Amino acid sequence: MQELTEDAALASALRISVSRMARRLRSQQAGDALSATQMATLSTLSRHGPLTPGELAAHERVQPPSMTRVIGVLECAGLVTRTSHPTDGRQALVALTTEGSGRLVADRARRDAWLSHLLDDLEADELATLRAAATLLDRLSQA
Amino acid sequence: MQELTEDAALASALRISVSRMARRLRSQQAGDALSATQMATLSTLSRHGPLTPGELAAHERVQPPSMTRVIGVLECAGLVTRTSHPTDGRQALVALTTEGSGRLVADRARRDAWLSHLLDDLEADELATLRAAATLLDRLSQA
DNA sequence: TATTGTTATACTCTATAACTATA
DNA sequence: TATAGTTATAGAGTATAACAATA
Repeated sequence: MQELTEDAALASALRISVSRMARRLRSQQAGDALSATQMATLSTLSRHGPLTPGELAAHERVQPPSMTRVIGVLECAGLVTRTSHPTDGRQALVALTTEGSGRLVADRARRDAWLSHLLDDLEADELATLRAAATLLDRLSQA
Repeated sequence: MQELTEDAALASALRISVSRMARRLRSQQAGDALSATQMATLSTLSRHGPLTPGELAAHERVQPPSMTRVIGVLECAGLVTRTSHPTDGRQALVALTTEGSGRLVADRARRDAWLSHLLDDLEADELATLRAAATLLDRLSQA
């Protein structure tokens, strides 16, 4: 009973904290930066290697037509390539280009600068907490 | 040098995780639910009492025409009222209705419930990590 | 027939520019 | 004139429905 109450309180606190931080992070976005989904897509390709549009859509939790558009923008910008799947003609393989990889690094550095600066003031154990929390939030997001 | 690199990596990972979780939380206000700015506007009115459209626009960091639309939607839904300003005919006063106040409470409860349900599956030490992280995120957001 | 991806279309949210009413 | 708010219009992002190609 007590535990349930504490869970509910944590849920409320965590929701407010995460939402507020996300708002702050969004406000740090500069003009020519890529959108959140575009960045996340490049990031996913960087971590997983070439993926199909369907896999990317599932991973970023958008509908396939939305991912088609994202890929189109990234392809026009020369940040990804779209090649035919070796064994299944219906599918395609989206891969990061060298330019895409560079853009990812540069864009991240710019957008992370604000948060990174804040992290400088934290203690080692606090950084460890945030590192673990990031992993947990990822797991919860995929549930 | 190594520490700097790790901090930058954590900043990036944390930004992505927090943004993704915020997106998931937003997606829980399904169907008839209000948008983030609509909710934030109700919340601001709840905390500050009646405000003018200009004050609301400044507080939510949107342009005046955007706030005009938000207020229009909320007024049509019966969640706020728009009355003429007592001393300045150019201005208006937007106030929360009883129904708007109830909606605010109900929406918060629903989103808390979704996250709370997810937290049920976590271990005690993981909950402790999230509890500590929420506090840290609040501190970072205020910096 | 089922699956993968795309095209066509529409909706939401936000912005800038132009306009109205009041100070 | 200057200010508060609205209307008109446009752009970004995402969704559903319909379609094409392949398994």
